Amino acid sequence: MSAPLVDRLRDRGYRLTAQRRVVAEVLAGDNTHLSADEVHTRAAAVLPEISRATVYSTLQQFRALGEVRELALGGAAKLYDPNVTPRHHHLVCDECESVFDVALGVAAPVLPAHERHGMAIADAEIIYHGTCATCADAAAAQPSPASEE
Amino acid sequence: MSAPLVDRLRDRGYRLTAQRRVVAEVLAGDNTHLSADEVHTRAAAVLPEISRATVYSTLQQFRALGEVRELALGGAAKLYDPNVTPRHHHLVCDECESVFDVALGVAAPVLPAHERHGMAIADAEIIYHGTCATCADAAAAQPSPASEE
DNA sequence: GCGGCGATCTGGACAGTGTCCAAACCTGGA
DNA sequence: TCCAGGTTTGGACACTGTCCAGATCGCCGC
Repeated sequence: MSAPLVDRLRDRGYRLTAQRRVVAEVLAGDNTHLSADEVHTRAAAVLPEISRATVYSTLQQFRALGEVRELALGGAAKLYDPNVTPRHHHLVCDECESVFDVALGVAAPVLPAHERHGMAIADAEIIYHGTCATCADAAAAQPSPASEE
Repeated sequence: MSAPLVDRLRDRGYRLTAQRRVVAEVLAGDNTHLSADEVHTRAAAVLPEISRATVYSTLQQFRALGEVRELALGGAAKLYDPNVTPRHHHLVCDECESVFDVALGVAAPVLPAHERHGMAIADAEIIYHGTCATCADAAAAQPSPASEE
């Protein structure tokens, strides 16, 4: 993957604007899970006049094109995950809300027909909740959660 | 389950206020998935002076007590699910955002240690996305999604 | 290189969700 | 009945996300 997203945009008839390029770079440059606000902040570091509305609409377009996945993992904001190629699930730390990918080809169990409520199932995602190593260490070092530095 | 939640509140030293009773009744009376705003609307039908802040804090308390589950299923608002006793997952219609329970004892696959990123896994939930029967029928009746009544 | 079409961006207003706080209130125990 | 202090209230606030009219600018044809 060299600089594919912008090329794919052109191929599909989308105009290649500075804003889209910057958002694509932000997503490509970091394989973590960014909120729309973080994408805007990082994009604005390169292109200061980029507006929030543009970032939102660009993210929606990328999502419609299948270039990013939108994740609702319980935090206030949705997260955008540029890692779409392999089917993967997520690990969420309930303490600090950090997110890790589960790269494995783990598949969710197939639902028997009588459990589907007449729905056509298109996709399934698994969210594992727990405590990350960092938070576990912090809890061990400070047994009383009431007093924090 | 006769009138257990309010009793359990007392047992744990919580005061039994009219507001908590009403919120408990709203949750117990309907086994669907309600947003905080819907809970407030229904509670206000019984106790008009109940405030939004109280509903939010009460829901947080119930959640801490394990009496309701908080669901982030992609919509703008979190949903509160009073159905906590059996371990269950959820079906979400991507069209109308309706939610169904998967009552079955389907369990998420256990993660191998090298996929856990050092985390201690406490829980896993599976969200199945798809199209419900109602929306599928509507789409079949009106093949062109551009024109809607 | 230039001009025009129309897709795209901007910036601000707006709606919805959820949190916070001080003062008033009310429950439960003495 | 009275009191302590846990709860509620109501409004202000922060944040997320959407919408819109007007300005801007990428792309294509000349």
